[in-house]
Amino acid sequence: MKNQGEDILKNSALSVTASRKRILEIFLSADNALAHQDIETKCAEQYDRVTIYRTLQTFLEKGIIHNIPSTDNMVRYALCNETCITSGHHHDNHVHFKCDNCGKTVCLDDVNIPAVNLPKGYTMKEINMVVNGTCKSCK
Amino acid sequence: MKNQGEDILKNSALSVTASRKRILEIFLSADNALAHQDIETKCAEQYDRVTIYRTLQTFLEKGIIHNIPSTDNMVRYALCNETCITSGHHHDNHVHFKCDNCGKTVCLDDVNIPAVNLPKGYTMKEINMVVNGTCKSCK
DNA sequence: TTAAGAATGCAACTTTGTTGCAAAAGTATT
DNA sequence: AATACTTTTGCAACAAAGTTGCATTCTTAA
Repeated sequence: MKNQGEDILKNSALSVTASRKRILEIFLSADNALAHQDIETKCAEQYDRVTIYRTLQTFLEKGIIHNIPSTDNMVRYALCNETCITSGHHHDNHVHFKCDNCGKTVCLDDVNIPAVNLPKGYTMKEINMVVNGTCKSCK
Repeated sequence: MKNQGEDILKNSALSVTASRKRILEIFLSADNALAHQDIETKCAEQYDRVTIYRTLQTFLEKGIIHNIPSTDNMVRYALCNETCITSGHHHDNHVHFKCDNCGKTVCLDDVNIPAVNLPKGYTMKEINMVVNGTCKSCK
């Protein structure tokens, strides 16, 4: 594969543009989830802020990335792995971990979210789990 | 108890002020979690926006309320129940539910977050679980 | 009642997110 | 490879959200 980003775009039926390729590159080379701001600092001189907002929105809709909730008003995004992407309907059912020390948020791809029993009358569609603590690099 | 809000403030060693009492009242009479904005619309004419920010911050620090992560850049807050408040170190280990239909976020006080095994090297301090779907009023 | 400390309101500001529209780039077709 | 069509981008202007410093007001405890 000479350009992984381009493949991802084509698989999602998106036109291949410089900014989209660049943003995918940033995700591909990141080892943690990224907030809008992280991406902006990495390419604000090349691409407009508005373009970044719209690109992230598009990637979300196409299931290329998923978002990770947080209590700090900084929604973060991470690339979906193959399972997420190929399965038409997107659902990532792995646990996310945010390190209180280094601040990085990562996908724990191997840790599945355990089942929960909801009270009568509630129907589950999506489930999200975020753990805080100390990551293996900071312990 | 003639004024529950006042009691809460005294128990947390906070001075009793009109705005704090009012904001607590709003939480006490709400049946769902509230975002900053929700509170602002309910009392912006009485109290300054900045006061609301600072009050929520204070309540969080004292463990009077806890915050609920989200993917929509709207962190919501809910009153802690007795267990949360009395146990010096705050940790709420119940599941939160956000209804895709009515938009309300509620604490499922009776549903405990199940245990998860983290990979080697990770230490857990807090855990958060948010389920999306349809609530019992909207089914 | 008063002095000390804490909380509030205001103003000014920064950051974050949104929208409409014209220009530029990408795609498909011939 | 040139074209016509569609999509994406950048810009400008705005709206909303959040922060900070400081003077004034309110709480508390003696």
